[in-house]
Order: sequence, then C-alpha cells, then structure tokens
Amino acid sequence: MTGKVTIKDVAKAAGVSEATVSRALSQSPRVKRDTRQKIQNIANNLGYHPNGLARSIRLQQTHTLGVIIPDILNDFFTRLIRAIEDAAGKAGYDVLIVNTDESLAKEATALNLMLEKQVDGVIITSAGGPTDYAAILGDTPAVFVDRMPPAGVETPFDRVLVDNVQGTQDIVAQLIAQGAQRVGIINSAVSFTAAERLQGYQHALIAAGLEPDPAIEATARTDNSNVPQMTRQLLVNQKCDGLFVADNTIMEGVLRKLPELAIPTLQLGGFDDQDWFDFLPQPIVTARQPINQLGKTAIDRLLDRINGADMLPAEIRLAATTISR
Amino acid sequence: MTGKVTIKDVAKAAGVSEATVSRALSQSPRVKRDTRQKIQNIANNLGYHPNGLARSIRLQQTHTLGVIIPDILNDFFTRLIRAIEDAAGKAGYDVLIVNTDESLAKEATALNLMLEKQVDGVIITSAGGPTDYAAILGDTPAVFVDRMPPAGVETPFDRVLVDNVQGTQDIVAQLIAQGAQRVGIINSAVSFTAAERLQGYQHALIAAGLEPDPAIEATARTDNSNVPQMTRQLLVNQKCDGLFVADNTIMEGVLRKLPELAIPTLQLGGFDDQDWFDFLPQPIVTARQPINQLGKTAIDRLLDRINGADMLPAEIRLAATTISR
DNA sequence: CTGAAAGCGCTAACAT
DNA sequence: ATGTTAGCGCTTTCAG
Repeated sequence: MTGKVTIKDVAKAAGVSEATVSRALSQSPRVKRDTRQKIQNIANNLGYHPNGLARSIRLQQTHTLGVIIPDILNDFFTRLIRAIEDAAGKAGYDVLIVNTDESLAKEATALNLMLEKQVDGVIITSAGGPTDYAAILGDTPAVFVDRMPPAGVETPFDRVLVDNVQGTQDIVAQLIAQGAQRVGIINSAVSFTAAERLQGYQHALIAAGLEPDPAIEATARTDNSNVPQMTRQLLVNQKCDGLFVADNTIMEGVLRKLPELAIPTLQLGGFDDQDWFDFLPQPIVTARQPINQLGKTAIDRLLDRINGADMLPAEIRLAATTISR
Repeated sequence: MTGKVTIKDVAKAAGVSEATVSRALSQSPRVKRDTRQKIQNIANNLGYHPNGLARSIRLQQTHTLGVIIPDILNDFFTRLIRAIEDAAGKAGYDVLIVNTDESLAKEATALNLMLEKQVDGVIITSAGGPTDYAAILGDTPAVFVDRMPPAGVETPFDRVLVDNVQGTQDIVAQLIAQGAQRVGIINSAVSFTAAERLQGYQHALIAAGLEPDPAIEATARTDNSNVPQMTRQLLVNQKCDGLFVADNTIMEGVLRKLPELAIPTLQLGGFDDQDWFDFLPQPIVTARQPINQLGKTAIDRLLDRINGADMLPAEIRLAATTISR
C-alpha cells in the first residue's frame, strides 16, 4: 500500500480545494468544464489513484461481494465463480473469493475476513457445519448457493439450490432403463447434497421395483482416499452392474479404478458434468447443473437484499439436465 | 457494508476509552488482564467486527495481494491461484483475484481496481499487451508470473517463468524419438509463451535434422475457434504424423477433432498436463509445469519487495517435466 | 495502565 | 462554481 499521491496533492498542484478535486474526478456537474479538465490532467500526470478504502469508509459501502467456495480446484466451483463474477461485474460489484478446502475452520475465518473487509454481501457455499451464520453475519446480507447449512427448518437466508433429488432420480432411472439390475451409490461427504442425492437414488430404485440395500450405499471421504476401495467393493464384491457417483471428484477416482476391475457391462452415472467426459471410452450418464443460472440467481437475490428489498427468505430450486453419452 | 457496531460502541459499553479497546483487542501488553477480558467479552456479545478498511487506512497497509489471472476456467491458472493463495495465506496475506478473460482492457481495469483497493502488491499473469505497467503501478511492487509483457529488454519487474523453450524442445524431441517424421505445431495466441514455444519447437526439429516448415506452423485464435480446422489442415492436408500443441485449451479442441480424422499413428504432444489425460485412448506427451513452485516463488519474491528488500529485478526460470503416456 | 486527540484519504453538507 | 469543515473507524503518540 503505497502510491502516496492523494487528493490533497492533486488539489495543491491544481491550486484548488480537495473538494473540487473530488467533485471533478467523480464527474459531478457542479464544477466548470475547464477546471475538471485541468484537474483530470494533473491527476493523470501525478499518477493519482483514488484510495478506495477511504472512499468506502466514507460512503459506508465497498461495492464488493464476498464469495466463499469450498474447493477452487473443482471445475464445478470454478464455473460457479465465473458465473458469479460475471453477474456481479455487470452490476458494478467486485468479488472477493475465498477458498476453504471444505474446512469449517477456514470457512469461519473467511467469513470474518469478509466482514472485516466490509463486503456489502456474501455468497456462501457452505462446508456444511453447525455454524451460526446469523450470529456471525449480523445484518450483512447473505445467500447460500448449491449447499445449505444443515441447521434445517428455520434458516433465515435465501438459498439457491439444484434439485438434487430429481437430478439423481433421473440418472439412476436411466441407468436402470439401460439394463442395470443392481445399482450401487458412492455418495459424497458433503452432508447436504449427500442426503438429497441419496434420497433421489432410493426413489429411483423403488420406482423401478428394486429394493434399496445398505450394503451398496457407500460414502466417500472428503479427500476421496477410499474411492478406489469402495469402487472395488461395490462392483466386484457386491456385483453391482450399475453405479451412481455423487460428484465429479469422486467420479475421477472411480474412472481411475475401473480399468483394472474390467467390468464388462457397467452402467455408470454421476452428478456434475465435465467436458472431458466426451473422451471417455465407456458410456456415462451425468447431470449437468445450471451453473450460470445458479450464479446469476444468487447475485440477483443478494443485490436485491443489499438494496433493501423487503422479502421473506426463499428457497429457489433449479433443475439439472441429464446427459447420456 | 453494515455491522454498525464500532469500537466506540464497545468502549461505551465497557466504560473505557476507544484507545483501550483498541489495545485490548490487538493483544497489546499495555492493558490489564481483567480489562482485556472484560472488553473481549463485551465485544463478542455485541458482535463487534473490526473495520478492516479503517485499520488499513490508518496502518497504510492492507495485507492483501492482488492476483491478475487471464482465464479462471483454465485448470492451469486455477492451480496457480491455489498455489498463490496457499503461499500468501501462510504469510498472513489475503488474496484478491481478478479474471481478465485475456482482455487487455479488463486487465487495465483490474489493475486499477487493485490499486484503489490499496493492495500491498500484485501478481500479474499478463494478457500480453503494450501496457505501461511501471506507469500504472507507481511504486506498488509487482511480480509477473508465467508470462511477461512483450516490452522486452528493460522490464523493471521480477518475473517467474517456466522454461518454455526447453520444455517444448523436450516434448518435440520425444515425439520424433517415437517415430514422427513431420511434426506440426498449433501455437497459442498468447504472444509471450507462443514465441518461446515456437522457438523450442524449431530447435527440436533442427536438432533432429528436420527442416522447419512454415506451412505446418499454425496459430490458434484466442477463443480457439479455428482449432478443429487447423487440426485437419495439419494432419490431413499437410500429412503431419506428429503434432505439438501449445496449451491445454488448444489440446482439448484437438482431442475433440481427432476421432473423425482417424489418423492411424499420430504422435501427439503438448504443453500443460491434465490429470484426465490418463483416460485418453491414445498416447500423449506433455509438459507438467511446476505450478506450486511458480506460485510460491512469486509470492516469496513479492513479499521480499513489499518488505523493502533492495534487489535488482530478476528473471527466474523453472523447468517443466516431460510426461509420456 | 488508561485517556485525549490527531490524522489516515475521502465525500457531503453547508457556506460563500 | 468553489472552499471549509466535519466525520467515517481505527491506531498511536503524548499526557497523565
């Protein structure tokens, strides 16, 4: 933090008051054209950059939104960030992104950081802990995206979510339609989406007259270290001929394990779509999430709140699209 | 920007002065244990969050670093961000990331944004324009990573770069060793890396006694829209039996086109490695970049500058590793 | 050990 | 059309 040339320097150089410089630089009509021109030139020559901190502290708003993301290496979140940035940028807001590595501790730190930086609002993809968001956030507006804190009923926040139940149900139904008789699941460690996706999975089984079997319902660790072993367990020991995988990071582990297991006719499906799935040798059924909509909807909602809209917290569900390859 | 409870409120509630609250909360030893305890409790109960803007403006430093990234959807940069965040975080710095979509205009905007936010330093992956960085940056320290502005000789900035020439040369040499007789190149639109990678490509050809041929040196557009066509051009029309591709985004386009061309024995290689290349049916030779080192080195260098280290701007080159699949 | 007061850079009344 | 001044929330001399 340097660039020590301040509005005072410009004022002195131009022989006017600080107020006039401020007005000139913010295009106020209350300053003569000539003066404005002169001041702008001088400011440029001096290499003046307004101090946004000072302005924000004065104006009581930063025009910055905080975004809390659990895994910046995950393509899904990268795209979500991009969508959020886009929507925010169009509305004139900057975005402060913090990655939490699915750690609750880091999430709390991130939240505090954002509050200290006085962000005007926050978008949270929760790592899924028992955090008391309302207490921490005070009256800073927040919108939850993709995941909700597990708290449950009385969440006083807006939520923009994917229809995980329906999305999963569609995929599993498709796997069965393609001939699978015994479909296992490797679920994710993220409690919120895991619960919903398990439900969709079971719905699909029951709708097809199949019985859910706890023996073929596995859960991946957060670091996915047990995925290879779970894959073998379900496909070899449990003789599943269909497999639903709850997200793209788990899918990568499964795909890596598959060749050595050499299952002849496996019906494979999973949540999250990746472009490179096009290059896979085997067929795969996936749910493509409406990422851009997710981001845009969340930002719209957040900006409404920031602008003082008086509305009840709502839950918005967006549908995923099933893609068969 | 809300959270209106300030240090003044805490002071009032605690019956002490603002100064004492400030001292208590910053663990100054110059305040009685009891007082500190009491103040901390009151602050918690009130839901007090220090205003980072006010503190930064007072302390003349933000403990925030700006990072300018040209394409946040590109896996390479995502990993770079992650590496930078990691290194910065360990040193107690936050990171403000801005994506420029390879646009010079957005890059300039991003730079200004960062200066206005008073970042303590900037890491730039340049979109590669004729921008006069020195003039814009003033005395804000900056380090260039992965790419340098084209200016050339007299860059007064530190640069942390990959050895593009050697990396490319190794790959192309490997393609030739594997039997390729006529190796084409689809280069990137990014001037800096493109120039170096072309050089490495040509070196390898010459070292193998092959003649560089402009007819098989193609360049992708920034949006890669011409990649399918270039691929056909080189492999079908120009009958190349080897192909070097300058980055991972171009590689994806090539891979997408390959099946329909059905080239029997193609030796394929490219810069940037992706984990999912493991799943490709055909062999591929890639350069894995030392991303973590890149990030860490850049941050170290930047922090040294921020802390006033007096050293000449240097260019640090890191080696890429060749991976054959 | 604690308080009073100045000042970081900026904008917005309120003058003139 | 421009200048004067107060104050945003914080830290830090300087006094006590």
